[in-house]
Amino acid sequence: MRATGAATPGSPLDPTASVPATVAVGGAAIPEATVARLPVYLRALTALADAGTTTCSSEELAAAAGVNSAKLRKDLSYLGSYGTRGVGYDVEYLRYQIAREIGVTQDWPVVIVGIGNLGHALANYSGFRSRGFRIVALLDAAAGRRGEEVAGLPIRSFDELESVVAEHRVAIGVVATPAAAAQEVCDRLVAAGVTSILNFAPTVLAVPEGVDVRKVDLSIELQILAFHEQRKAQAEGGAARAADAAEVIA
Amino acid sequence: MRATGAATPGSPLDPTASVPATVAVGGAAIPEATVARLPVYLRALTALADAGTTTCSSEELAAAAGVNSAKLRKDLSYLGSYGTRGVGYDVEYLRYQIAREIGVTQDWPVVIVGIGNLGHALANYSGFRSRGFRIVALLDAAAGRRGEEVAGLPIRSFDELESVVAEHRVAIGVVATPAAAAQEVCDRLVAAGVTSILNFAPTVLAVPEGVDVRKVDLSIELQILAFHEQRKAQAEGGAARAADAAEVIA
DNA sequence: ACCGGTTTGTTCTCACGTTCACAAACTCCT
DNA sequence: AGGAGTTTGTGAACGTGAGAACAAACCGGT
Repeated sequence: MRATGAATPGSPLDPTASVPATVAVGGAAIPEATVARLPVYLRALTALADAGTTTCSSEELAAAAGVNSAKLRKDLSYLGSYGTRGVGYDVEYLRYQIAREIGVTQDWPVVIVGIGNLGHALANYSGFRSRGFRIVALLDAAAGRRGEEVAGLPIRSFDELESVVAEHRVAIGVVATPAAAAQEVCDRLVAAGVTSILNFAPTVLAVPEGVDVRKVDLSIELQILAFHEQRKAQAEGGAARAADAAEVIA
Repeated sequence: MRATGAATPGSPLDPTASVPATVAVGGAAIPEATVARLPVYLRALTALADAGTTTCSSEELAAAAGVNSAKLRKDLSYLGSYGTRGVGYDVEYLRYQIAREIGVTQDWPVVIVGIGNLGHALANYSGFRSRGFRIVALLDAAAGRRGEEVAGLPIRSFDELESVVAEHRVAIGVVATPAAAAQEVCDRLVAAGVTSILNFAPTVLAVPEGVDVRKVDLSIELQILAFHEQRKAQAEGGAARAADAAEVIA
């Protein structure tokens, strides 16, 4: 099993995952941590372009993306030399280069499996379509919701998975089922030819070599916040009442 | 601004973020990467307990959590010596210890701001309550939805934010608004006393020192998958057609 | 009581990621 | 044309995380 790490991380890096470190094939090797930040830069550039900015420095862009400017420059240097010394970056040009590198200049067909509350929200999320992703089918096991329209698409039977994937050449699947069903759904997605999976179910998915899995886990994120929150509270009531020093960097 | 990093990752590490590396105060320092994995272990242990398992080895638990066993043991060693050599870990005991370390043995009141499709799904997500988080209020700016009940809670005016936070001593806020409103909502949450924010809006939030922000960004996750998918496709059609070697570790 | 088998906790090494600092290169002004 | 100022791209140092390997410790049987 391989999983795209991020510390992400990362998420932040992806907490669980054996990280392949760098990704290379035709082009140069791009560190996984950099890959995870490229979409952030892309979004920041789009915002700048919408605001009418035509040129920006690494300092400005870094501020908009919430990262260190040196890190930004190093990240961009993996893609090539798209800036001009003494001037900065052309917003539109850099935006296109990053979009091309990520692959969002083309159209990615996506299937969503599991149309509960979350699947419903995902189907309606406008951020997908505007960023190169096109939802081609909504699948659900429950016969009750069959045929119901969500975001302009009918909910279809899970049995149609194979035909949908084949017809639209779907490479990316989204799993939004309950945890109990996730592994089985995942297996069938992989068997049908899907090679990238975005998993919202609170489970660790096992997949064969060559298939990428990324996990989005809402309660884990909250638990990480709770951990830090507890530490803050301990520091507050702790022996020294050390003002604002909720954390000590060791 | 400080943000809980996570190589992540996870995003995996959180892609954007200056990482504080380790967290310490009263107890020992715990690496940020370890903190991000603790909830995963907790979930795996709960699954084992539900299956009737009373004892497990680091190998078994690591498999259930999808990590290397050496990494698991090292992670657990930061919390203390809760295992028995030659035997393994007592599932229930370890589960409690991790839960206590994370802070989910206590109850965390949470407010959700922005009750659109996503906020709706979050309000209905059962995984929160079962893991020590209690949603105390749903807030939305739109007057139209005022009073409507979602998951047993009425949608209240955003103006009630301050009183709700004060009354329930809320430390954690969830932002599920459109991107344009996110920063303003964030500012008011912080001003009201919230010190941890889970952000679903596709924006970088600026917060003062001492406030933690974690970001969950759906389209970024898809873009990372698209990047790898594109690389796979390039490898496929590339010069050597190098079988399954979609990635070359440099 | 002792010995073999098992599993944890920890040390050590290596690779990755971040940041600093600076040379190269470009623009603008004189 | 030349120089001052600015900004990129990159080399090097540092800190963190991952994984292998091993010693310490525990159990059970004889």
